[in-house]
This record gives sequence, structure tokens and C-alpha cells, in this order.
Amino acid sequence: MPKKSPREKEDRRKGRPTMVDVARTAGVSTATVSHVLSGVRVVRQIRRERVLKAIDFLDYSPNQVAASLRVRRSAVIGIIVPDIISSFFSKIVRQIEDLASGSKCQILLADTQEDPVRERERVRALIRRRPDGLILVPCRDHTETLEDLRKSEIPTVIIDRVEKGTEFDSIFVQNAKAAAEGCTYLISLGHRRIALLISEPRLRNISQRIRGYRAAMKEAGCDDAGMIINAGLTLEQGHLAMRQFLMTGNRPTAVFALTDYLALGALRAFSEAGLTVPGDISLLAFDDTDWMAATRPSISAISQPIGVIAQQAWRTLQERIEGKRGKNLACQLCCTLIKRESTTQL
Amino acid sequence: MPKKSPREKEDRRKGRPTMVDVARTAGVSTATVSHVLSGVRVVRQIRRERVLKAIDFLDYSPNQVAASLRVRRSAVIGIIVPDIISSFFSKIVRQIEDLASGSKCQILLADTQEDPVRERERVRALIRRRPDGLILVPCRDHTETLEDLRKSEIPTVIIDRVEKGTEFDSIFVQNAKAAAEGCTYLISLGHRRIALLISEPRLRNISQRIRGYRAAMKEAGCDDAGMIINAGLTLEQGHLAMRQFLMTGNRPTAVFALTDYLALGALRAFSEAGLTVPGDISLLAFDDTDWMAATRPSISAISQPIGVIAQQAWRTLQERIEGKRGKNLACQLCCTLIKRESTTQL
DNA sequence: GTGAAAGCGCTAACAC
DNA sequence: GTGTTAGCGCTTTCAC
Repeated sequence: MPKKSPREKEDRRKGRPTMVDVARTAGVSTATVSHVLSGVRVVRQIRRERVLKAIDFLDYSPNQVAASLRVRRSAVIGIIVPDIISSFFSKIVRQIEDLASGSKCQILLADTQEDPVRERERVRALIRRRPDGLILVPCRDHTETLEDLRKSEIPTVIIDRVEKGTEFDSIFVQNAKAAAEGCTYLISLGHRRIALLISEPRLRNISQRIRGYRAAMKEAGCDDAGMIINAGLTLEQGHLAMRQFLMTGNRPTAVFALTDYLALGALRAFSEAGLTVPGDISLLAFDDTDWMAATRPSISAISQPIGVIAQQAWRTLQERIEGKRGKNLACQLCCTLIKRESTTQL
Repeated sequence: MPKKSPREKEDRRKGRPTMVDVARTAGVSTATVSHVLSGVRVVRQIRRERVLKAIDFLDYSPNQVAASLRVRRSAVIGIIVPDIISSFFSKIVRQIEDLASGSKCQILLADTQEDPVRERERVRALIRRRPDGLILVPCRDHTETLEDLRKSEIPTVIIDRVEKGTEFDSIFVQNAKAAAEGCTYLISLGHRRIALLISEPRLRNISQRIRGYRAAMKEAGCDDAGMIINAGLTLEQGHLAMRQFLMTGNRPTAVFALTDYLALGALRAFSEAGLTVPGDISLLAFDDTDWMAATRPSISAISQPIGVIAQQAWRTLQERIEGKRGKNLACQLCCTLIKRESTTQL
């Protein structure tokens, strides 16, 4: 009806209906509409129904951007991971998303692709969105990102890659203990020439795992000299580093790969070299992923308690947001060794 | 300084600095601050520098929530997937996130966990955030979610699971063709008893794959009766269904698993049954994932062009947002068969 | 070139 | 119980 009716304000006909439209349609005030939506104050049945009807009639959907601005809380949590494809991180994200949805919250996702520059840029963009909180898996222990975060005063919890003495709340596993346990297990199977395939020694979680490995090796009187293989973060880097190592003739009887990708890279190198697992060489992985349990041979692994990590992170973040936390938390969780077929008695 | 100085408005001292603070500190108007930030109009060098200095001094970060409300564009894209852990979906998300970051855009992520009820709830929550656009991988071909989306008038592109004749822009692969190609490949290796391990036949992408398989079988004069195994979406369902099928004694010489999870489930069932791949049985998977190339035997797979899917989705969405698209797009892309060790001459 | 000021759509005093 | 209205922090006319 293009007829221009001056009192009907038909000219409002661009864009979605607002709360004012609902109020007008229902013949009530915006306060009433707002309150039937939020339940903050009681609205008489009659008017509540008229409001609901108007909402339905107009297909009204509350604008949460406006609400966020007004109440200065966005009900959004930002989550920043180095690589969403990686099993460990995607599981964390899934858990957090699940927790968030239970709290009427939504998540803004950023993938830094292991790049500190990109990380900083993404985090700054997130901060502009005024999330209520942030969950971060950094790509380095210490970066300028952390400084931005501190200044922003947005509650933040750091997961997995945590710098020593951080002022943020943090959740991570007992890397040294878990790695030592894994190594000791291999030793108990009779292995003494155990290579450690590592990603990025400047990450504290990795250096702790190295420490655990070294301690276990030392305790058993094994020599770890030259047994630590510096690979990198990707499957391909793991593959190349492992291949090169095998070509030195310095063949280990077992390999402990510090990430799932590195385990895949190692497997590829083994098969190229004609080595069978576990016949010729045993393999143990840090991080347990689906394929490890299903392939032949299945791969022994150290499993991080992802569910607990996510829950702890979420709970801590909520407490911090609500201001009911004092000093910062540094929560260390325990890993589990899962013995499968890829590790065998020497 | 708790001294209450009436003209200094010191009482503003809760919360972060706003544009008004910056303007006051720099001795300019908010319009000027806004314009040095956006570059929309030229600001004289002198004042621009003062503004920049004030921003730096105050650690000012523009509030994008307020900006979004004002300009009615959020620079946020929502992305909804059935399972972020699944390799295919997480790769899509990674690509989209990358594209988004290149467009000063951010992504709100929702994981529906393959649950239509949850999907609807999550999508509605997303709509309240007024994203500029939405990318959806539905958990069913047709759900009420789509109706909500239509009403919301938010530009949306559907990926992968697309109902016939949808009114939305959509991107998906030539499922029938790819499946036929895979099946024909197995036939060319001499296989005639080829089982198809399927997830959810009510999904059109799956039914199309079934159709492709059937056509290829028929053309080769192979009987597919009783060779289609209804498993489900998870690894465990694939495992159980495959196990049960093997126990019927009706043993196939090759299995074509329609997802990567099902391939894992099949592998597990094979090893339980003492069958070696490819010696006793060949395996071909739909969806190529990292582990398939690295494990022993490596797994032959049909690879979806994920990069292209994401780019196409992104581009289409942007065009739709900018209003420069007419009729809806139904874009079908081609898959690639990757031959590896798990499929062998009979 | 610059500033004043009117909203964007909502919530929450405050008044009745 | 309900309505009026002043902002939340920003962008963008419009006037100078």
C-alpha cells in the first residue's frame, strides 16, 4: 500500500522492525516490550500476550548490538587459536562453543595461523568488539599481544602456551610430567635409543616436555645426545626432519613425537624408509586424535584432558568477568598415557 | 584524585576512554576524531597528529559495537557448521576466517553438533547479532532454520548440504559424479563386490553419492543389492555397522566410505576382523584428510576442493551483501580422486 | 576543514 | 504495573 498516510508513519518502511514498532503495534511502551523479553519485571498477562503477538506478527528479532552497547556487556567471548584445523585446538573450540551456548553467549573466532603479527592484528580487532572475555592460545609464549590484552582490561585466560609467571589466568597441562611418563614407558619396554621429535623449543610447553624427556632418559641412564630432532610445526616439517634423521644411520628404536602432526610426519618418513611400526620402530605421540585409535597400527599417545581444560578455562573466565576472582590462577592438569599398538617391547 | 572538580568531568572515570575523551584530550570535535580514524574526510595534519597522540596517550580503542549500531553494518559474518572437529568443516572455517580477516571482518562461530534443534537456536542467536551475512552448513537439507533465515533477510550462503531447488545461494560438489568416478575406479581394479558405507541417506549430498555409486555399479553390471551399509555420522557408528556387515559373511572386496570418519570406523572394523588393507580388502574414502596420506597404508580418497568452496562462498556472500547479485547461485564444483595404497588390483 | 547535534535500537532509572 | 526518557559510543548530515 504505497498510499502515504501521515499518521501511520509508513515511511519507516526500511529495515527490520524495532522495539518501537513492537511497542506501537502492541499499544504499549518500549519498557514493557523490553521487560516481557527480559523478564526483569512482571508484565500483566494481557499486555504480555499482546506484545508476544506483535513480536510474532512483525517477525521481530531483538537487536543485540544495541543491547550490548546499552548495557556494556556483549555476551560474546573471543577465542583465538593458532590453527583451527589442528585437532587439539578444534576440540577446545568445540567445547568452549558448547559451554558458551549454555550461557546464552556467542563466540568470535580468530585463527592466527601461528603468526604473531597476525595474532596481534586479530586480537586488536577482537578487542574493538568489546567481548566480555577472551580465551587465547598464543603462538608464542610472550608477544606484544599480551600487552595489548593487559591494557584492554578484558578478562583473558591463556591456554596451553603459557609464559612463565604470567599475570593472566592460565590453564595448561603438566607437560614435563607427561613427557617423562611417556619416555619412561618407552624405556620400560626396553628402548634406550629414543628420539624426541619436537616442534618449537621456544614454546614453554615444548621445552617442558623436552625437560621431562631428558629427566626420564637421564634417570634410566640413557644418552639423549643428538636424539632431539628439531622439526617444526607442520606434518611436512616432521616428515623431512625425521627422514633426514633416519638417513644419518643413527637409528632410534623408538620415536616420541611431541604433536599429532609430527607423529604423522614421522609415520610417513618411516614408511618411506621401509620401517614398520612397531616392528622396526616404536612411536609414541603427544596429543591423542581419532585416527590414532583407528589406524593400523594404532598409535600410543599421551592424551590431554581437553574437556577439563575447556571447562576450567570457561569457569575461570566467568569468575574473572564477574569480578569474583582475586589473584590469577595457574592451573596445571594431568595427562593420560594411552598404550596402543605402536609401542612394543624391544 | 578523588577531588570532585565540576568542570573537568572527572566523574567519567569508569570504563574505557571513548571518542569523546579523545576529542577532549586533543581539543577537537568527535567528528574530527572519527574522520582521522576512518579517513572519510581530510583532516589537517596538525589536528590529525594531536588526535593520534591523544589516542595513543589514552590507549583508545574504538568501540565497534557502537559503530555497528550506528551504521547498521557489523562487519561480522556468522558461520554455522555441524561439527568443527570434523576436518572438512574446520578447513572451511579456517579458509573463511582467512578471507574474513582480509576484509576487516570477523566471524561468529556456531557448532550445531548435527542437531537441528540446536541449529535453530544457534542461528536465531546469531541473527540477533545482526551479522552482515551468514555461511551455513545445515545438519539437514531442510529445516525450520532456513525459514528463520529467509525471514531475517540476512544474506546467506549454504554449503555442502543443499536442498533441491533452494532459494539461497549454494555451493556444493558434484557428489554423484565424484562417487561414480570413485566407484568406477574400484571397478577398474577388478572389484565387483563393492560395499558403500553411508552416513545419512536423507542428506542430499549423501543420496547423490549413493546415486553415483549405483549408476557406476549398474553400468559395470555389478549388483549393489545389500551392499549399501547404513552407518551414521560417527566413527563408532561406522565401526559397528562395518563390523556387523563383515559378520554376515557377505564380504566385499572393496569398501567405499562416504566420509572420513566412516573410513576410520571401517579401518577399525577391518583390523578387528583380521583383514589387511589392501590385501584382503580395498578402501576408498570420500573426503581427504591429513592422516590418510601419512598412515600405512595410505588411504585413497576423493578430495573436495575446499579452498574453492570457501572462496566461492565468500565472494558470493559479499556480492549478495552489496546487493549486486540477481538470481540465486547454485555452484557445483568438481572433486578429485587421489589414488593411494589402500586401493589395489583385485 | 571543522563542529554541533541527531540519531542507530536498546535498557533502566525515575516518576507515576 | 506501566510509561517517559536519558543515554550507551559512534557516524554523519548540516551548517559554518
